[in-house]
Amino acid sequence: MTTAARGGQKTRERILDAAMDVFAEDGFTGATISEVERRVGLAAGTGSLHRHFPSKEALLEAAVEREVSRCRAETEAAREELLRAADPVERRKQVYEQMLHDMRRYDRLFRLMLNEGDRVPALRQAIWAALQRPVRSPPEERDAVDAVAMAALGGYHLFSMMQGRPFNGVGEDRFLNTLVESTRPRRRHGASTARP
Amino acid sequence: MTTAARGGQKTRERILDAAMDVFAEDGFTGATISEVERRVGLAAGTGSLHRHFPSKEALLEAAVEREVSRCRAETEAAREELLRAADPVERRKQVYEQMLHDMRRYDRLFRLMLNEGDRVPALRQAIWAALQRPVRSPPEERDAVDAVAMAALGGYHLFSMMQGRPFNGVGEDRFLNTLVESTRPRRRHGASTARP
DNA sequence: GTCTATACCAAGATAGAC
DNA sequence: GTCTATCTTGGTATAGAC
Repeated sequence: MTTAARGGQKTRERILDAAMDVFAEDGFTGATISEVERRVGLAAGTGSLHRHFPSKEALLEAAVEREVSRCRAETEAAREELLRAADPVERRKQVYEQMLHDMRRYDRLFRLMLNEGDRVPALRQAIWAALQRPVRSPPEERDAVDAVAMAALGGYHLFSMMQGRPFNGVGEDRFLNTLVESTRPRRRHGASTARP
Repeated sequence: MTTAARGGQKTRERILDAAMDVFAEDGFTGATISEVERRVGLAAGTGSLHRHFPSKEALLEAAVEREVSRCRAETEAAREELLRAADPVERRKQVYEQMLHDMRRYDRLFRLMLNEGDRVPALRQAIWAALQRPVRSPPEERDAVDAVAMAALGGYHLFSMMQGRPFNGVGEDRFLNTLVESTRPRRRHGASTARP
């Protein structure tokens, strides 16, 4: 059992974690290997990191791949729980809540997808698959309503991050309740229905 | 009238425009002055740009300031138009439409605010002020609904950019109609009202 | 107002000692 | 696995010729 088996993997993991942070903060071009080394505790400027990853591109790829795997596994696990809720309204709220928490938990992936989506082609597809809504309440023409809900959750997450507090002072629970209420099916009414 | 009065301003404007692109694409740390020079048609690597702006920070500041001024002027001009629409539902749709178009038109500011908001403190405040909803339909407790609408518009814009097509295939008009319909006040119903 | 030349520095990456 | 040393490249910035 070499030293690689002891601390080696551990350092690798710490590198990947720090790399996700730096890439998410500064983007690919803005991120520097030296900064990653610094955060991990390695001497910056030396090629210490290159013993683990041959290049900056390889580092990004590995960091993203690990994070996507985590994300996918976690969301799929939570998915089974969600399907148990019988009441459709309650279930929708739980689904929205779950999506919002996923976005928060995997904010680094989220931002990377936003800013570096072109650089890592597999990234977008993977994250969309992971974040995709697990259930569509009625299997009808609710796709526009679903889009509104998902967009609202994404916007709420990002805007809250930007403001450094719940977006416009509207807390998570109230936001979710309002969203659930807004996207609840309703009887037809006047001229303006959803589909023109 | 020196040469500065002829082509000088013009070059300056082109620099600011290219700078907005580069900053929005690569972030502040990732952006390079050389790249801006390249796009403007100046020799890259030489300090040609420094005759116009003393430093990278100054360049960012100037570019942002000009763009924010434009944004503010334009949105305020459109605001007066919006208030004319009498029908509250129609007016809300127009307001949403306007906000979505503002986000698109000033996407570079939008992304900069998203990623570099900490670096330019005045940036966030200025953009929020410009994008802020000009009318709140009933002056009551609709702030949660407003937050949902604004978040939905922001999310729709960003997600559409990410997917490179209307988000999840839902076109702008259908999205707006659905959003207007969703955020239309409705009579109280069962247990789950907006405010817990 | 733009270029050449240049100083200075930081980054990505490699080779090799420990 | 980590460090020292080193190479190469490219960026920020300044001084000065045209």
